Amino acid sequence: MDSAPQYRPLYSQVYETLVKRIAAGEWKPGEVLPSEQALAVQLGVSQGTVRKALDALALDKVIDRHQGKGTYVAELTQERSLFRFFRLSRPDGKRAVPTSGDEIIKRRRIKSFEAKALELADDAEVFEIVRTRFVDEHPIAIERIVLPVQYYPDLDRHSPLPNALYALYQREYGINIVSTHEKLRADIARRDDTRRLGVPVGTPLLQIERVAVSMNGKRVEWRLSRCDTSTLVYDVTSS
Amino acid sequence: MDSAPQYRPLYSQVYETLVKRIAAGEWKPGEVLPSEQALAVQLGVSQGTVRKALDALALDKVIDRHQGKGTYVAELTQERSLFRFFRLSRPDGKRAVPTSGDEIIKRRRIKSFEAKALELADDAEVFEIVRTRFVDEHPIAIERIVLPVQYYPDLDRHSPLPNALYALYQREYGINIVSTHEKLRADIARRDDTRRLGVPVGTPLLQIERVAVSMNGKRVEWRLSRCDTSTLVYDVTSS
DNA sequence: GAGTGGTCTAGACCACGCA
DNA sequence: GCGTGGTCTAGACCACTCT
Repeated sequence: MDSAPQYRPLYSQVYETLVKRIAAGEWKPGEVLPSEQALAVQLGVSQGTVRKALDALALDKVIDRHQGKGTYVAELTQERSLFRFFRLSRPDGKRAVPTSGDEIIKRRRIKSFEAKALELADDAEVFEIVRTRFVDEHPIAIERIVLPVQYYPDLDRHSPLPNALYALYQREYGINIVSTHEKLRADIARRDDTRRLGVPVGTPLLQIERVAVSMNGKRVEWRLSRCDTSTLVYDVTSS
Repeated sequence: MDSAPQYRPLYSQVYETLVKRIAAGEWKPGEVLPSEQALAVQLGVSQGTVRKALDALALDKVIDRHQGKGTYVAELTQERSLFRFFRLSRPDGKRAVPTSGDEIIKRRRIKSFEAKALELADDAEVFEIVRTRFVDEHPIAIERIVLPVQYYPDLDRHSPLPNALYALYQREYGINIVSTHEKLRADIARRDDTRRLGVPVGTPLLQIERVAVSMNGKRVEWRLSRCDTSTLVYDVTSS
């Protein structure tokens, strides 16, 4: 007989309970959670068990812990985490902070490859955003972003969209991006690239296809970025 | 007055002690460490403190822990970690396993930009390895690897080098690569690329500049890879 | 069954932030 | 000085592996 996992540590059940309660809005981003001791009493487990769950949540960047102050629900609106998934930086390693412009938002039916990437039905509706990204006033990337209407109703009302979309998702739709999966390849600029990026046809571009996953495990964004890497590089640090 | 860190948790001192002893070869890759209890007695701390240090070491992939068996020094020779830092995969997500060929090893003086990247003196000696990388018999990347002679004496004696260099570093030189920092950009194939990769001049290539860091924090490898991403993509998953 | 790592508890004390 | 998270300890029991 095929068997189920069966055994679940207590702290991992606490973890899940807290994720659900945060996702449900019981504590909003930036708000402070009850103390370890209070949670322990409330949940009927020891403080050590709560601590282990909170440690795991902090590792997953769902919460921020500060000795002497308390435990806070992570907000993506903080400078350091705002562009957590923006990996383009200057060759010397200094972080580049992007701005946006020339935004176009359309509502249309999903394309089949997008539906596959987002694990959605073939007849879903999506918003498609196309915008140019700038660093130091120079255009460095074109982004095409696809967002399921079902997750982001009335998104077009927020146009022009803010620079940091993930903070918007969190604030307006309660969607917390916790991880991304990207596929990179090199390509060359075509005519539609050259208009927005101001580079000649044939310029090498770094193309990044990204799927973003929310706290509850759903794929909530697909985006394709085409970047001019003549002045910026894409940084990957891994261990 | 400017102050030093001052306070160091016990478990972090245990962590460092264990790293040093592993690096010194007291326990070799694949060997089992003493039990938590034994280490606790030996180091004069409680089992919980040893556990916290071991948990951190496991997170940093220095050791592998197996319930019921014991704690083992990580070996990079295991399939799953062998190509831990090789991120090219097929578009469907299946991992690609590379092979190597056409290797050339030279010994020369370090170039100044390499010395800067590796934090070495300008007059250091290095080995330069150039090789072609294949997936499914197709050439997909050119690698130029620079290794300081001081860390890898007589490296050329091991020619032809094995497919998985990091396992060689570990086995022959006691150097454990624990993290890498990479800078990616798009470029265009030049004549010397076309010969090894069999692509026409002008083909877009993904260029990856990597610095690898060993367990003791030293930069022990610099490499430049130029990859044909027409059939493979570079994968980045982050959270 | 013996031995290992994994979980859970309870309690003490420490470092930090803030009022 | 109080409350918070962070460290450290000691001990019990559980799940897993191997003999």
